[in-house]
Amino acid sequence: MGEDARFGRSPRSLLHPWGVCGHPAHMNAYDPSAIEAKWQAHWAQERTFRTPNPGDVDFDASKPKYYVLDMFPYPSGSGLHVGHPMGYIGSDIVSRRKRMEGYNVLHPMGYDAFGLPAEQYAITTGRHPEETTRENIETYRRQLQSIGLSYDWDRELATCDVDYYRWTQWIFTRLYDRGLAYQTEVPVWWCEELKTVLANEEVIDGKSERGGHPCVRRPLRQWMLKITAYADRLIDDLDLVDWPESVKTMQREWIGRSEGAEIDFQIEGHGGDALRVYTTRPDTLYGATFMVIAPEHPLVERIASDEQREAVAAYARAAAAKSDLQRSELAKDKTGVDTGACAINPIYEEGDPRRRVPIFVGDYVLMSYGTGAIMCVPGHDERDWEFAKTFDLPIVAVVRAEDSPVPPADVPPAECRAGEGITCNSPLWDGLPVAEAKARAIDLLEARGAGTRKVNYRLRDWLFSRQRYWGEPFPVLHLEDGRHVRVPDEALPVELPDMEDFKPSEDGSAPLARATDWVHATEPLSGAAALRDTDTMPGWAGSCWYYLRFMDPQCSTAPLSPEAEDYWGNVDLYIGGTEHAVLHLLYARFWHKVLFDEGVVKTKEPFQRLFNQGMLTAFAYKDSTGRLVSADEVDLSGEKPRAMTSGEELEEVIAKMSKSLKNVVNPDDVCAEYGVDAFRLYEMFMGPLSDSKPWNPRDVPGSRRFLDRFWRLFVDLDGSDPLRSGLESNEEVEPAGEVLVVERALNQCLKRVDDSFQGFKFNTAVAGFMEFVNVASKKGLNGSQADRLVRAVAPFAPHMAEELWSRMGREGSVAHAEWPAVDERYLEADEYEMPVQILGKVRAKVMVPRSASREQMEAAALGAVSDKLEGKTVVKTIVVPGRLVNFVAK
RNA sequence: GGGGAUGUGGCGGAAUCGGUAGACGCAUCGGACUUAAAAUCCGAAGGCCUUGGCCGUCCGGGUUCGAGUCCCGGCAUCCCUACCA
Repeated sequence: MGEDARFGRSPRSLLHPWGVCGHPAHMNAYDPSAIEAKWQAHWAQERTFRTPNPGDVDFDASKPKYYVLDMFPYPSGSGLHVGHPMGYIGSDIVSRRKRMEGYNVLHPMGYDAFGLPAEQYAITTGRHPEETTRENIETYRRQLQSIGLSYDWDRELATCDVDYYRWTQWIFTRLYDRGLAYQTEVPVWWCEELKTVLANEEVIDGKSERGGHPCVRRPLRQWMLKITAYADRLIDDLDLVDWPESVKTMQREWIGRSEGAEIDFQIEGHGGDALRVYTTRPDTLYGATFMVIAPEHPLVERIASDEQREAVAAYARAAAAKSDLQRSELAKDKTGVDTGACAINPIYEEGDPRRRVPIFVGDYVLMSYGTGAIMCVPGHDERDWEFAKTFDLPIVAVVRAEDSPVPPADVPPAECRAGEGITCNSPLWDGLPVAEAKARAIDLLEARGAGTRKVNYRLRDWLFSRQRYWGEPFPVLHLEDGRHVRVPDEALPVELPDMEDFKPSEDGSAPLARATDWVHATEPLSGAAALRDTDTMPGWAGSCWYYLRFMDPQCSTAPLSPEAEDYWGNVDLYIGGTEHAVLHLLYARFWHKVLFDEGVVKTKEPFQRLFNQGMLTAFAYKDSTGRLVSADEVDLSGEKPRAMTSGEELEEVIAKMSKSLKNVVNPDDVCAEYGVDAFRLYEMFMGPLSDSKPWNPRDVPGSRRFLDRFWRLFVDLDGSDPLRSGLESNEEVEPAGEVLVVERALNQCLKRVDDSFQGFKFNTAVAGFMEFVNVASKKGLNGSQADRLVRAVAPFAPHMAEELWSRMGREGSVAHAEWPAVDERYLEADEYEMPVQILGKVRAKVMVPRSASREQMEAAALGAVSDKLEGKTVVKTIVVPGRLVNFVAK
């Protein structure tokens, strides 16, 4: 321990006169907090990022448009963590560059503010969701603004604003008018513990997402949206859109279109009763040796034989107690019971013993897909194979591999053969490949009236109602005679009534049902008494069309004006996480297509290009007992992380940032310590935007150090001038000598920055800036170079760029300056270090002119490795112009 | 079980068409400045062996003058999905 121990930590600053008052060491030092506050206030006051709309006096229709949208956040009580702004910073960089390139950039932000978490939070704290939501929005806005994101704040919206959800309701009425919204009795998740109905997405493995309480299915009358009517368009139009292939695949699979046939099997001894099945393999009809129907199938009770009736009923009861998920949990174990009934396979002639097939009830068949009954071809379907093996049922091979002999029909095959092949043991289409046999089989069945071509979808209609308070009320009135009508446009919005007690009811009925004054209404057209619908829309509703409202957020006559829609079109770039790959994006596309049919929009797809940012992870720390240690109680100063309190060495694990892992990092803290620009830069420097990567607090100071060096290029810390001399003028001069070296470095930097936008690899842009600053720190830079550098860095570190721009005496915001162009002439030096290889291995390096001919390159190379070629014969010489020379020598 | 993504130093990552692997940064080490420290600046550094080599981009094959990059086979990790007939 040295002398300084006497001073301790805090009195040390007394030695420095400027340390006493807490000001930076020099007036000229880089002081991010001062700069950032100054420019954020300036942007707000000048409305720098306001985007004029068609019709505004300052709107310039000659400029091309570019619409960059972030997936807006759900304003939770805990505020933003450093993962959220990752995509926002990326989209901000794109927006700022596009603006500098002369585009009218639409870059808005809002809040997905209706929904269950807010309501749940309100219930646990005893406060009204309106109040807590507004508070959370304040926090989010403050945090977003503090990051210097260039949103047009005049367009800010929240889905719970009356002026917004009025139009959500308006769109619902259009769905209603088109017959796309209907009510029906469907089983919904009920959680006894929470006394409430839960949405599918809130139930995981039969337990509530919050609290892990068991849930059961209950039938309830619900609003449904007929998204299945748009299934084909939702698949086909994926071709129009520039999205990651993985997301398109997920959507296609979610919709799950399949082509096949519905086939009727008469039931023996039941007169007209037929069992209708759906199959994608009508070509295997000759191999159908039994049937399985879902336990909920309406025919179950009727067809069961007397001997089997009790067993079948018991099985159906047991299945009802299980959820879909519980049923599939033990994926491989097939269960079922023989109903005792027999069906007639319509492909076999009368008198053929193979005509009669037994009917089983089994829960691997789902009532909710197809017809709830299947024909089973154990020879060519894995699941049927397992069932047949379990119950010792006959198996017939009716498809063979192309190069194998026809298997005998009376000997069960050794293994199941799903997929392609050549049909066999199938008299009416024997020898045809599977695809042709399918078509043939369907034609024959149709001719006989025993079946028909049919397309099925895995996608189900969208369960669109919640028995909850915090959502958009349905603009629907129920009349005394049982009919319902939608509320006319003039009577919109149907405002959510203010309720003291908004908790869900014990019996699962909607909280709005208790707002009796609100519920009792009159039908505007007839004046008849009516009751308001008391369900509310799910959280997804508001996010289905917010991107449209941003185009014209104040419009009071329509969701958006035709003029605004005409100009802005659709979203050019949509950035967000993969978690919305299916639901949100599918629902929004569905609504967009309805609005297209309605004439409200002229584009077929809402989001032209989609980009998914990667997930931000973080280190979490565990002690020897496996207990999690909060990240702010970990001492990282040494080589190994240690607990601050005990000094114990800790294990470091990488995990998603979450409260439960105690590894959440708040952007406010990072910005306060290192500055906003350093925070932005670090987030981009970590790696490609699409990659998942861990937040490493130890790396953040590096970005700040870079900004300090950048600043010092422009500002002399020891002087008092706002700018180093010679940097005010941006006059172009012919570069020579050292200036030429810097000019080349600058153009290489600008090129890298340009290229980094391809694929959102802003990490390489930051590296490019760092390399240039390293060069310029040694060799200096002139006014013209300084000018271009500041403009190029503006999208990345906008506050510092504005400050330097103003110190250079430029008029207006750098945000509206011109994006600096790369001058190709300076991209390459006259000479370069050429590697010389022998047998593909680098053996020497030699300086050659960039423009050297093949002969010159070869001669220079030969000179460099002549000693190493002694005693060897050069068999071949490969010369790659501008690259290298390789001698193949033996 | 199915689908997708990823795999490069101690760490995050770079490498446009197959052409010098490890840019840039972090951490580390050394030096300068300092009474000292911090900060800053300068420099070193993939691994192994005696200068010169050898080995190195998850593993095993292949194509090529030349492979992180292309082809075949395998392993690991992460994400999504779950009997859809």
